[in-house]
Amino acid sequence: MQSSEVPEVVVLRLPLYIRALLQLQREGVEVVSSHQIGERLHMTPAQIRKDLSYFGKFGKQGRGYCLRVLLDELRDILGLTQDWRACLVGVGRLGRAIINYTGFAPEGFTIVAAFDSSEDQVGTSVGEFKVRPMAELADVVNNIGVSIGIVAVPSEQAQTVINQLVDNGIKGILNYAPIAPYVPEGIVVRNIDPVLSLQSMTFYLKDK
Amino acid sequence: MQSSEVPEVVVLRLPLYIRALLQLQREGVEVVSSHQIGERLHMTPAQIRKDLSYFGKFGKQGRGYCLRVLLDELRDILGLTQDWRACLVGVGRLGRAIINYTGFAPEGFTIVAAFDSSEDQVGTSVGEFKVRPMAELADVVNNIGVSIGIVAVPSEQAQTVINQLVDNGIKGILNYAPIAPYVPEGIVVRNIDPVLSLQSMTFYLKDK
DNA sequence: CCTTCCTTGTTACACTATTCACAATTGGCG
DNA sequence: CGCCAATTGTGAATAGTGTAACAAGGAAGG
Repeated sequence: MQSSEVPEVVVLRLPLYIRALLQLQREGVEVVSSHQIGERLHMTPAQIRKDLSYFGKFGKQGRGYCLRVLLDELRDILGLTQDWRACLVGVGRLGRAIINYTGFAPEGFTIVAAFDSSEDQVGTSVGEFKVRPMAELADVVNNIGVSIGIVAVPSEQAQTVINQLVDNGIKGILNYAPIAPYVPEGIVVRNIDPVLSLQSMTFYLKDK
Repeated sequence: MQSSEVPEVVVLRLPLYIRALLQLQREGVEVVSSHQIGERLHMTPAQIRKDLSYFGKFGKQGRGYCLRVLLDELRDILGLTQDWRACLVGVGRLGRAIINYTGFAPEGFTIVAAFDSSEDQVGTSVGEFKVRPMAELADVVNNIGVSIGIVAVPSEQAQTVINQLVDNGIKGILNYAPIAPYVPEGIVVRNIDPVLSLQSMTFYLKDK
């Protein structure tokens, strides 16, 4: 269970396994094989077993995995047994869409505050939130206990905002701005960037 | 320039190089070294040179790359010298946000039609679009020439929608639904899934 | 023109990741 | 109770990626 010993690619795949298991659970499956999981995710059974083997032995030979147990183990490994609080920075069009996005809450991620660096936005209401000035970031992080920052500001401001978040104790950044952010060791960044996805897609589409 | 010979990881990085070059261009740089690019993207110069070497020789020893030339080459390699038309399927909250997203157009990606499989949505207006029924997909693909489908429907419908898109000649899928889609050989899929990103992030945040 | 300093393109190497293959078990069934 | 079919966990083999190092070439300045 030591982060440093488990390859990051493996960690990136664990949430997929959870997804597949939830799907199978809804279908009434109780015992599941690596083959079944692999089918759902279009991966080889060997890879799934190998990935799981980094964390322990969860299955029974000849039988497979007890779905319920494996699911709980995976959630535990990923730290998904607790709820995670996040704050949003940037309440423009994208930020508003993120606040209204209903996909986070069911998975245990809650947005608890919204910030913006522009004077015009501060004080306005977005959803159930009153938009706060960046100056209140420290308060919120310390009093409410927020560990994740969601960045939805224009690219020119993104690095500055990320620095502020990190300086105030935020440990994880979900970045929607089209930049390659710099963060100090120990801070985790995930970038969401559909344009990048499209730009690499066209390489394969072009001469057809 | 053969897709099959170039590793996908390399293709995935090319758009990052374009980004960095654009940034440097705005700062007035005309000649650029792999070291400079690497600095922006937090990558080693060696990796950048190696990646570029899959496609040709674009630099001058002792000097670096002519920014303008390299940028054009990269755009050409990725097929970004043409405009790409996409259609959106699913005009719920997420779909509406995608339609209003201003980040696609400047990069040459245009949404030209919006579809929805639910009767209630068809015929309503979203932005400048009249929402169409799925039945009109073939028409639009053939007449307007759309090669990319953006999927923003609930996860239960996503695979069905993707099948329909593929059957009607769509070659690339930008999928926002939280599933692992199946597509036939030759179809390119990119998934956008912030929840997955968060779920793998917490592995590193948990015991702190 | 020569020297010095850069920087590329590339080859060789080290490291990482995936797949394969199989021994060890397990459950079910006759 | 013993056999058969299934499936895990894993060590070894293969494939893929990233890094380092350097020869070759160019620019700049005296």
